[in-house]
Amino acid sequence: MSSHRSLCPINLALEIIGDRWSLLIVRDLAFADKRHFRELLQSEEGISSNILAERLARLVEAGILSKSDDPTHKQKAIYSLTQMGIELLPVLAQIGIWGRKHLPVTKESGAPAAKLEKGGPALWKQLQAELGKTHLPAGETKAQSARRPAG
Amino acid sequence: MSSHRSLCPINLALEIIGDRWSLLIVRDLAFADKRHFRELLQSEEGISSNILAERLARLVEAGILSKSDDPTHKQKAIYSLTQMGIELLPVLAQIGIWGRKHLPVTKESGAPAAKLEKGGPALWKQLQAELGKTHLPAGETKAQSARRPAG
DNA sequence: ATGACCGCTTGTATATTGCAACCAGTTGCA
DNA sequence: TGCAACTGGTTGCAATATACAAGCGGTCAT
Repeated sequence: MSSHRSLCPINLALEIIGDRWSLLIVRDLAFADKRHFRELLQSEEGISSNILAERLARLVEAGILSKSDDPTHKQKAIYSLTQMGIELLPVLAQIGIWGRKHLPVTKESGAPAAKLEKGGPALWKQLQAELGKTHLPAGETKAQSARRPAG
Repeated sequence: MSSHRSLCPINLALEIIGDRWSLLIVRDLAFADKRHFRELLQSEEGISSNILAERLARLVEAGILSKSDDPTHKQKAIYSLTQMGIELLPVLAQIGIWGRKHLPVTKESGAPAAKLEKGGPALWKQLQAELGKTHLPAGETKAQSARRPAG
């Protein structure tokens, strides 16, 4: 996918995460603490294994996730959010807030989104910092924001 | 679309806007002031007419857009954002901010997103208020909307 | 050694998308 | 009146993506 439909940042983002599964995978990594293939396969929405495999590969290639070996099991892979992935949290939050407000969400299913709305950006940053600790290689913090206004 | 994969607000939202075109249509309505089919067809990304037609119908049915007659032309339809659609602006903003930061955006193509980031939620609310004036039926504000007083 | 578990892959059927051509009605202009 | 340009879409077809179920070689604890 090296040719883009346009260079609009919204379009470029949608070319990666513009489907019905990618953000749910990020959600499960960020909020449900799922790190293994078989865990992610148990998503509430019932993703198929081939779709999950393809999306994980895509998200890794895009730089949103990273894949590493689990030292306790030679066949297990650990999927982690990268800094780029962690920074999708405000996107997830706004989508959740919008969905809770306008779509047929039950009280329980909307509770996490309600929390995100009440806490606001301050809470999001706090959550991002925690995700950094559990997902990023030791030593890397969210401080290193490398801008890339390339052309 | 009456059966949902889950009641998670993020999932419910993605069932509607989780594709590569829907949010671009909302973007063009919100930022490029495109209101007619043929205008939207000229999107920078080159959407096909059948896809555009299907998405417009879907977004109208979902309550994100509304469709009305253009008094100046019997065949023209005017597409407008509803309050629900206007409230997608923070979602668009966060996606744009994320895309500008992490994807190969040029300085020009990233300028609107940069503005949205710099202005922050205060700017978004201001933009939403302006969209309300041009897209919502007269009298309806961003607060709870009742039916128009009289015709 | 054996059965559960690991991240996938492989069919196969169906749904979605992309592309180009086309349509009937409307409008402005001559 | 005639006609070209324009209106919001449809239609047919090929390519691609998705869903579902089954299976695969290897690993691990017992």
